[in-house]
Amino acid sequence: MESAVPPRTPKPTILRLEEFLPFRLSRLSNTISAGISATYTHRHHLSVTEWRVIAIAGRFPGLSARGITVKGALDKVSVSRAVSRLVGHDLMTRSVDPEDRRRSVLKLSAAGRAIYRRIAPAAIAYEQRLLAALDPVEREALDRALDKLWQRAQELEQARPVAES
Amino acid sequence: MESAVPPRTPKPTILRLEEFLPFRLSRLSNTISAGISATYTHRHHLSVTEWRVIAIAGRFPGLSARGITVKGALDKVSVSRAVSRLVGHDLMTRSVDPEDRRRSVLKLSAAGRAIYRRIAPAAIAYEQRLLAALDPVEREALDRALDKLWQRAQELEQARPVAES
DNA sequence: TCATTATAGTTTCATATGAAACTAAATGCG
DNA sequence: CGCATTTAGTTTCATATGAAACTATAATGA
Repeated sequence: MESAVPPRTPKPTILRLEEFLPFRLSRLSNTISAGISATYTHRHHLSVTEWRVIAIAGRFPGLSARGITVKGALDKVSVSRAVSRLVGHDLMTRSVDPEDRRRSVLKLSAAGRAIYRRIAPAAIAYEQRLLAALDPVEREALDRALDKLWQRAQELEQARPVAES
Repeated sequence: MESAVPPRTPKPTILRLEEFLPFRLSRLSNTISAGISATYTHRHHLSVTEWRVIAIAGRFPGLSARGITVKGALDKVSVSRAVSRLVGHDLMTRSVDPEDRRRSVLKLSAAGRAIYRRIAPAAIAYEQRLLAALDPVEREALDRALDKLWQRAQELEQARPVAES
């Protein structure tokens, strides 16, 4: 009788970076972000975080800083700083929530809304030029795949032990 | 006769961030990167760039710093720094290319290869857990969509004017 | 061959980042 | 109520980042 267990060559486990999903996503995302930010970074002197804060505040006026942090999956420190700068440049207003005086109530000012109205279409146009590479079926498939991955990524994040010595 | 051109309400163009592809990609990519780096950041005191340099050098021994920069879509300054630290920690060797004395020849040391062999499987395992959220058809569709988007993103990058006053 | 230009890699410098500590307000609980 | 705990937001501080300047070598071309 032959050996019951075939001699299992230990897999070389070469990580083919160019096929590795996390790498491809990161590379794609960075390139896209750079492409979009090119449309506002210099024109309006906005950082990526500042632009995101504007986009969220434009869509959900009256949100607190924490609300923006959650909506945008942003860091609370960078949101705090972005809001301060935007308020300083009169692109946003910040008031204290009378219901809960720890919270701020954030809204775009008229100038902020003007910038939002100018940048948002450019961002959407960039997205459209990108998505033009896909037919409707492919878009739908991408959409669903990204949603599923996002859900799974969040689950894996939850599952991760706090400290792994 | 009615007006030939129907009164076109200017589209409100609200940017729905939660459906906006660049945002979703960035959020997903950041979460995934954080999940993977959790497996090596503290255990081996490696930054993300350092880990990427190891991954590339492990896969393509003898590459120059520029080669790593290109393969990894990384910044040359951060590659330079990552390589210096890795060489300093004896995880890499750096020698001068005799063919072109400007170039370095980079290879993992035995210790570097040991770390590579330990981390690469963990990274691949993470990717597998992520991809388990998709069935084979969905994976294939995602693959193709990401490739097409990557190609398009590069085209758009090319097309972008150098400076947009 | 010498002078110009291009390329690989490093250093400098000014800015960005985020963890941890902090302040202030709210909430929970004895 | 009164003390502990939680939460919103800011500040501090140490580190990360990348554009621009720089060094060294190679390639180009008069």
